[in-house]
Amino acid sequence: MTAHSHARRRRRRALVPETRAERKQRTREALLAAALALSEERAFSSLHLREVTRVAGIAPAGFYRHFQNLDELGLVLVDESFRHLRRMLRAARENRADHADAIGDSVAVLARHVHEYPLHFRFIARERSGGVPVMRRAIRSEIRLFASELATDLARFPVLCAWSTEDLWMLAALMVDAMVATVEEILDVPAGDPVAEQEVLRTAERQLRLIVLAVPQWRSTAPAALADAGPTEHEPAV
Amino acid sequence: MTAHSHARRRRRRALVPETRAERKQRTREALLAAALALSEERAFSSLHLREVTRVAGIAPAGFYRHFQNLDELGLVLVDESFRHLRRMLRAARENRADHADAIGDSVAVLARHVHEYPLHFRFIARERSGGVPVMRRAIRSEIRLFASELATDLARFPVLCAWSTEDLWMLAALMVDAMVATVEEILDVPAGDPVAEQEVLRTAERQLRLIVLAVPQWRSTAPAALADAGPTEHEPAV
DNA sequence: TGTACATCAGTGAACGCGCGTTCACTGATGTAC
DNA sequence: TGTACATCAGTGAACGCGCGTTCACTGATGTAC
Repeated sequence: MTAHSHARRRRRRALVPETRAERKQRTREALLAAALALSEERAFSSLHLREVTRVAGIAPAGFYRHFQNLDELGLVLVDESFRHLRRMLRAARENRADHADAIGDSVAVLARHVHEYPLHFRFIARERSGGVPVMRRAIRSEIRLFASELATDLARFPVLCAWSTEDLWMLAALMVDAMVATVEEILDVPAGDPVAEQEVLRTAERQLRLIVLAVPQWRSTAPAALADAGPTEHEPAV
Repeated sequence: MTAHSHARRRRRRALVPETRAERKQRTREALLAAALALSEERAFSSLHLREVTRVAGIAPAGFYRHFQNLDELGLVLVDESFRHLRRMLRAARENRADHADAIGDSVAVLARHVHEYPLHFRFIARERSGGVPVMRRAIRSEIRLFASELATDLARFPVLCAWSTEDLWMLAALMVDAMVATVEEILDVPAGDPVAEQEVLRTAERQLRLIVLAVPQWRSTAPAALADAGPTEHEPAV
């Protein structure tokens, strides 16, 4: 009999279903969850180590078995939050293949994921501009990556495949900005007010539809090679 | 001789040009400036009272002659920052009357004011999503006020005067979101990199121009009374 | 004008407290034989 | 299988420190006459 199966049998007998490694992992997750919960109301940089361990239910000294300091934990939270965000984008992209209403579906997917992981989204929204420089930079580079992926996706549409890289970027950044603003508004809706939230989502959808309406107008008469002067002549008198 | 002119003459004689009230005001401003400077790198909620008084150059106890606590000081900073923002909007609005290129001028005015008061803009950008709830709410309501003023301005343009209030709001919010994102990007440009900043401003301008291009397309064939279903038929296949 | 008194912005010492970090420890889990 | 030993996640006490707040104070500024 191997040591491994021996340990397994012993654990089953004693009704303690976790190995030491599993238990350590659970404590680590408790620390991450505690910090995430605490940074729902205040900036991450204002959290105290003892506060985090208190909520996680371990002694302060135990923290150091998992992280060197709070900043290290914070960067793990950034990674973890963006795993959820990336999963959301993948879902939105798969949806897009199935249906005609890409915009409506994307906004719905966004709302669903914000509700599924509110703390992660709140954390990113907060620390995106509020965090210490290292965290802010980590978040911003992830968001820029999103915009760049969206630009690649957009390039596949017939109306857009002739656009320059710079124009695609500009368009993708505008859409991402609108979605970031929407996430923050969803998070600000008072809990349990589905009417206000529907309002927010409806506005987001209409904003995206408005942007899309401009796409065929952009440089439509100016050949790409001469387009540097911009589309001034198509502008209404605003 | 009045007591007032007496004090003035005495001050002039002793080369101490400040009354007690003026000196107090200066200290108050030093406290505000210290807190503003400290919250450039970290969240306001992570500042310490002693830290602020240290930078301001007074004893910790002196703080209480001016504010009850740091939160009160923070709300004054919000007010002060928005005074600058409102001044900017007024400047942008006056410019608009003079020139044809409203978009280019507005973006230029924005950039100029961000450079004039970088700490105030940074403070608002940070605390807009990162602050404690009371501060966040104060900032968001100010920004909503801006969007509403912009909507009123937009309503004066001939292409827009037939739009519903809701549509004007949606358009104004989209523009404000894009400008908020632009401010954050300007603040993130490494100091003294005018090329990178020009890039940011150029993108912002093009985004606004793109949005404006969509305006005549929006509901152009659907009468306002029947327009609730939205502009689906005008959408390109994106 | 000068004098006597009032005001009050800012001081400096003191307080109790919770902080981050260290350390030797405990005892359950895991390993070797 | 049982036994003897190793590992190491988490503990609890201790540390020095800076925190926010209080208080009686000081002395320049302001006021009354």
